[in-house]
Amino acid sequence: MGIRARRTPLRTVLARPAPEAARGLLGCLVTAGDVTVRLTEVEAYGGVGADPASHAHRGRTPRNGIMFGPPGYAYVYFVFGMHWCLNVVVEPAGQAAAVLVRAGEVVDGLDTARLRRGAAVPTRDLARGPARLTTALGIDKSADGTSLVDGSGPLTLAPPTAPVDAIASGPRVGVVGGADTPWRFWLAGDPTVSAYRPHVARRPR
DNA sequence: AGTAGGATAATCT
DNA sequence: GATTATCCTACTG
Repeated sequence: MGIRARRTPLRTVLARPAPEAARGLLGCLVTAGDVTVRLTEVEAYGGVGADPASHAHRGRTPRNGIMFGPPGYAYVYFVFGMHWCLNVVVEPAGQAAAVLVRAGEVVDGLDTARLRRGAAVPTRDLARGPARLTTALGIDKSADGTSLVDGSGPLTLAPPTAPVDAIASGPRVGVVGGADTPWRFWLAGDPTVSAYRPHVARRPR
């Protein structure tokens, strides 16, 4: 037997339609400094006018501009006044699509990840959630717009080191529009996949 | 175990 | 001024 390497180059996978690119990202490794995370949960987001849940749905803005460029770049945004989320830009340049990285397993740099997340945090929870993952990796605004595939930025994306088994899918977390689109993908049975929480509308105060 | 509410600020209308 | 691709704490059972 032996490990079968991915036959398709990563860049080719990322250029595919968002849901396919999302599947291809599962099992991939993201490295920042001495911390490496194996991706176990992602969500696909489509382009202008195609996906009401996407930041690009209403067109280009200063924030989402990177989504309109070539695949393999990081789209990092700040949400809820305190959290950073990491996306990988996918589909060819001109098509504004991205894949939100929602969770992963810390496979290297456990000590650093625990320092950032807190000593009391269980190992499986270190990167179990979009903002938890960016915290574990030390990702913030400085990673926005950098390449994950050419070695020029703080982040590095690498293909899976082992075959990826069963992939499950379902509705995305925390979105209002497009709530019925099953564009959330995760490794079936993996303990580091985040708990699904349906969106709850909050009333004005 | 499950859920409700608050924190907190960039972004866009 | 409203909204938000979340997380943590506190509370109920």
